[in-house]
Amino acid sequence: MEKNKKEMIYQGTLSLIEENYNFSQIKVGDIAKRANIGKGTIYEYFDSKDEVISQSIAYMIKGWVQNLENILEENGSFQQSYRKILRNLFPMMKKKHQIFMGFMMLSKSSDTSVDSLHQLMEKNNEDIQRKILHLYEKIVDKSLEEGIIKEKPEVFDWYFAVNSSIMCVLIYEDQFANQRVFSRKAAYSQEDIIEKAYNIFVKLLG
Amino acid sequence: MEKNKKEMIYQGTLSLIEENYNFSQIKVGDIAKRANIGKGTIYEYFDSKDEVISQSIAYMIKGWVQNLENILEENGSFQQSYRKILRNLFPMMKKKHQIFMGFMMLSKSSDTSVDSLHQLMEKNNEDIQRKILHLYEKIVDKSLEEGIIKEKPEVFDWYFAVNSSIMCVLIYEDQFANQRVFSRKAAYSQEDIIEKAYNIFVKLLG
Amino acid sequence: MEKNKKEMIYQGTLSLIEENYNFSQIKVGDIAKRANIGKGTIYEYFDSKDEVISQSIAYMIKGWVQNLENILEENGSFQQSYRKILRNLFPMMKKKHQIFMGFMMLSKSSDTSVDSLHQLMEKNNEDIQRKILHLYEKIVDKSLEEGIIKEKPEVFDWYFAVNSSIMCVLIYEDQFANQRVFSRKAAYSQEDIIEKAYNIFVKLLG
Amino acid sequence: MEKNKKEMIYQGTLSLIEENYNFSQIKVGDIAKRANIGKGTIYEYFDSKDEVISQSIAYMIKGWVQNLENILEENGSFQQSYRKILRNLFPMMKKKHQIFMGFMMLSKSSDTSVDSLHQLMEKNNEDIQRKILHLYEKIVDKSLEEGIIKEKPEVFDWYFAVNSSIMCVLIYEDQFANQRVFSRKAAYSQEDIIEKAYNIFVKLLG
DNA sequence: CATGAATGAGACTTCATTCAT
DNA sequence: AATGAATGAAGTCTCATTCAT
Repeated sequence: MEKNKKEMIYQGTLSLIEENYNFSQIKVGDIAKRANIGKGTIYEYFDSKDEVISQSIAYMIKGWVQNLENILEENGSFQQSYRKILRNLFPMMKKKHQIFMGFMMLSKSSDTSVDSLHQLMEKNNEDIQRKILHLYEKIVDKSLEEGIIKEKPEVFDWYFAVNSSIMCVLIYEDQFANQRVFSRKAAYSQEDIIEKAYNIFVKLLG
Repeated sequence: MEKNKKEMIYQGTLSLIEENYNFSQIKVGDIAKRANIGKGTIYEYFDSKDEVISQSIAYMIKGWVQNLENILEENGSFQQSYRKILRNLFPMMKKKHQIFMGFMMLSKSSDTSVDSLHQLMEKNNEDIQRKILHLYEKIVDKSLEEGIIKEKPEVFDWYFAVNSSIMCVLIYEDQFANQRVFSRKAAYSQEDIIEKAYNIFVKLLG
Repeated sequence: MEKNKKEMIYQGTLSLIEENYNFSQIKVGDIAKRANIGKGTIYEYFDSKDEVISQSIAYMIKGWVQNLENILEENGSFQQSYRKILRNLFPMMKKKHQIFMGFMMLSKSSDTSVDSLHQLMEKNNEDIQRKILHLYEKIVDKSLEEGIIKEKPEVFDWYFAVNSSIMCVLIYEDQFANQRVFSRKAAYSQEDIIEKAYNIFVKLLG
Repeated sequence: MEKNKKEMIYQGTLSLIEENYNFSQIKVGDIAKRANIGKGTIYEYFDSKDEVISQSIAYMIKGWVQNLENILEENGSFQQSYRKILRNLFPMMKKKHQIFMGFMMLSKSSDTSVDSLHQLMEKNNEDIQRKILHLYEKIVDKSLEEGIIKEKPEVFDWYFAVNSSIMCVLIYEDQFANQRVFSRKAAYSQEDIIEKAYNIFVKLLG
């Protein structure tokens, strides 16, 4: 039952985050309402509002990363797997691109304005970022096994290559798909971008 | 005199941001203290705290971008100019890497938790991001003139290439120089990284 | 319990008003202190300070008017009832003569300087003023039943007659009993004034 | 010149009051703007904002009362003069009925929410109220001279009679002409009301 | 004399957290 | 275990007043 309540609180918090509430706008009362529980109950499971938020985000990200790792475990060639991973980035972007981009770049938490949230995230961040690094390494290793790349370079280099490849998708979504600065949407289909991103990986490591 | 006061407020705000205060932690009173003026004076020049912060950040970023553009105007080959630009990223990173990375990626504002700050930044963001795009294009054009790259590709492609190259420096600084996730600092000197970053630009566009 | 807290807030507010605090002088903190509750609690029951004040006044006036109407329902002749009503005006005047006079004259709220208080009072005013008009009509109707007056005139005329009669008491109290402008207190007993006021009613309508 | 500036300040303040700004809403800056002078200049002529407002109101009321007294000095019968006085109440009501009614009733200042305004008004009030009493007495004396009334009663009685007569006009304007509580405007012309008011004077003193 | 930029005391209001039920 | 009424610390912003020019 305890696990159930925590889960409900996570869901409530994430539903607010996904609706683009900024962290400091989120009230404990809102979370309680979303989770269909009393405000006081939250404090039975978390020490503070900041704990709730930082752990909720960690919960979300870990789910995402796990998702992507599962894809690698499935049968199929590297090319298929990696393309599927890239394809799966799109729906994640929709949910909360800033947080997502921030984490995928292993950036310090992308939004750290809430008072002590910053420090709390630091701890969670390390854990999350290690998981992401692990995912990246698995990607690289699989491509090695299949001979897509010849040789495993230094950690920084392979990390940077995967990161750039993924950034290709994220940046396109963030900038072009939303027609933000660039005056008109570059006419690429989703599969075009995945193609580009895949090629960048190969170009940088091949 | 008015310009002077605004300037003082900017400096005060930025000094707080540079000390890693999170935006929502910054109090109007703190800014006033740093600027050596009365609290009320701030409201003579800005409509709200959020205005102060968002405009201060815009002021900082515009200064940075201007700085980098000036380097391009100086005499010297593309290689010299671009390496100098990359070299200049290091001190900027020191100041406030999250904000800086966020903007250089043209990401939506990297930290938008403060209530209406989000909306205020949106307007400033567009302006800033246009400036950054302009800088990137200038870089690409100069490399074209000198024949470093043969042909100017689509906007997304050249934007992505410059961005990746710059990210190389930023990520190294953010992750490795601070020994964050990667257990030990990859043994690269600053000039090594600049070399890497330069090569990425050439590799992706050459 | 909720009713209880609101009641406490009303009492606290009215105790301040009765001590001749002007509305804009009253601080939320003062009200809380008087009501023996926390400042924040007030905002659980009211939306703003102005709401507190305007509703407190409405609460007070409605109580007064109800009081007077109850007197009419009691057994006894018109003369007895009406004199009792007039007699009951004295203690009310003591409490807050300006507010009381203002309302009994159906004047727009007598003190409306507090920012949005004005608008809030307008709504309450209409309700209160309707109640007062109702009281006045009941007075007139009872005097008709007993043949004290022969005929019910136009609404303005009977309204004005009752108003004048009541004003007689109020003005005496306001001016003479407090020796304000008139250099020495006119030597009338309370019962003398009631006699005068009663006669004015008869003179104007009889 | 000094007189001129004070005059300008009065005019500025009154223009704000006439536009139904509540006293506590009026800012010193607004007054300065209306008077076309600097904010600081106001403090050359008045000690505080409250002084400005209370003296401005006193200035307005004294003007009104003087006006009415002048009418009595003109040639013509009592009936003509008094009706003219009553007729002149209408435009005054338009300007600021609450203040006007308050003063004509010799009520303590009708709006006393501004902090120390209350005490300041007290001093001015006495002066104004003495002037009003003087006006009332002149009215009564003129009616005596012409034999409209036979005998001068006690001060309270003649004061109350004139007051009621004037109230007749004011209340009609305040309530009926603005269709406030009374559902439809009683169908009286302005001259009808003046007739009523005149008759009340005669009825109560004749 | 006149000004208006600068000031800072002080008020309202919010909201995370507590705790009696 | 669960609640939500109560709390009060703390922050933003206003505006009367001052004073250097």
